[in-house]
Amino acid sequence: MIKLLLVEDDLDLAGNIIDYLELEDMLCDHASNGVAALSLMAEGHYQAIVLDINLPKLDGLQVCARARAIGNDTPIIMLTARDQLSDKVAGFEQGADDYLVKPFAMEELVVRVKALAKRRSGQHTQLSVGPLQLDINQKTALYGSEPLKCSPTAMAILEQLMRAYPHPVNRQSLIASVWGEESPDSNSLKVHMHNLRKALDSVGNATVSFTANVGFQLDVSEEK
Amino acid sequence: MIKLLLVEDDLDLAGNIIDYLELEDMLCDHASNGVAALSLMAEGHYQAIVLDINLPKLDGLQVCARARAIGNDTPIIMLTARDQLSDKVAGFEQGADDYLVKPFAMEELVVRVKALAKRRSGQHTQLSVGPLQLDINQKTALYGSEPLKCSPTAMAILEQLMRAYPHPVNRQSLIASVWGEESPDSNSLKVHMHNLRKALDSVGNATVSFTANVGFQLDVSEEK
DNA sequence: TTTACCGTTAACCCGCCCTTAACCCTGCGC
DNA sequence: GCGCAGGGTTAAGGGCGGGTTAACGGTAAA
Repeated sequence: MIKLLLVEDDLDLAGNIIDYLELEDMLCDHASNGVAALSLMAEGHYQAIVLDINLPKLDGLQVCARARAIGNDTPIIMLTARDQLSDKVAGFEQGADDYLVKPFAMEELVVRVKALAKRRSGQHTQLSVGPLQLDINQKTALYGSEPLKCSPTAMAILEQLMRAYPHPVNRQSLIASVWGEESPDSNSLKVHMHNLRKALDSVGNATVSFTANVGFQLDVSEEK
Repeated sequence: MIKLLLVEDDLDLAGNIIDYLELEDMLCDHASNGVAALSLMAEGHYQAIVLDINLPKLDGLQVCARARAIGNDTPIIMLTARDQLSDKVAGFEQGADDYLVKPFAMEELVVRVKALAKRRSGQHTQLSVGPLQLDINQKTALYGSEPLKCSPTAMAILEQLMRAYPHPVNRQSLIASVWGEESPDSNSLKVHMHNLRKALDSVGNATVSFTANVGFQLDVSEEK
């Protein structure tokens, strides 16, 4: 769920944008002037900001500059009716990340917002297989809504299994992708695999099966 | 968001001023006599004070003098119906920063308040996360209305955590943004983090949690 | 000069996690 | 039936790193 701030003084347009973005599953706060925008930015933590340049009280360029000055580096998309190069330059100089000229297609706004929000949050770091979900950035795994308690190594193994799903991963490449060149001398994989299985057992019915001469494979039973 | 104190015994006028200032996105506390004004000044941390001279109990000049005497240097704008040079002089002698003669245009009050608040605090440097508030210029932190007693370094750490909220901050970038290039050789972060946590504990239920391989994260419980 | 505060450092505790080793169990070939 | 190979299981050891505390030195205010 992307959470963003729309700063737009044209209430009709703002309403349209909000409606559209909500269809795209984005949560949208709204400010209609620059001052309000700044205080919302200080409070809410947005993944992106859509900022009109023509605003009462404090125009978009100033808002942008002010935000950057106090260390807020949330991605900002500027909106304006003017298609002047100098405007674009000014916008980017104040620290904007993107620029959109009115009138624009809603689809384009959506695409750009998603691109920016994604870039900021470290791009697509969610893996999911059935009810299993893994966030690589936060190093957290979920089974449904239940957190999966397991060590970093176990999670690395799980990541490989989920990437390969539904195919098996052979032992060699599993070791290679978890440990790199330096694989431990002994039977670490066995132990970590055991821990991972215990963790999976305790939280739901996902298992790791082994087939000789083939490798390990993630199994997620169909019924929840 | 500018937070200021209005001291005015004429309730009609006070209401008008408050309404107008709120449109300008300023938060406005109100006192109708000098004694109340002084106790509010001692508690809340205002960025400016609008102070009528004619007040019951303690007149504006006395309030101003008293405030300065106890070391409060919040910018003060005096309001009065009299347009006498001697009054102005007296006001400035007591430590006022500006002077406005009734009747005045609301716009003028707004401009002057903003100018003073800005001069004093540099510019908008408020961070807030839930009940936590941090003024970077004044180097003060509040939990609700309770001041958070902590050292400059602890506050710098808190600032980073609040900027990142609700995301975690990894150890490296935390050290980098607090100390810059020259990080201390030893475990200063641990100690400062400890102090920050103690300070947060003593004042409300905000905590800093740590997750291995991820980093530190500010937690603010939902209920106030 | 004294006091208080602050940042740094060091020493120690403790928990988590990786590794290792020892042992169990199963399947397969001799 | 026996031995071996290889995965499965369990427990012990040790290291890394955060948490806690106290002491030291410097600096600014009283």
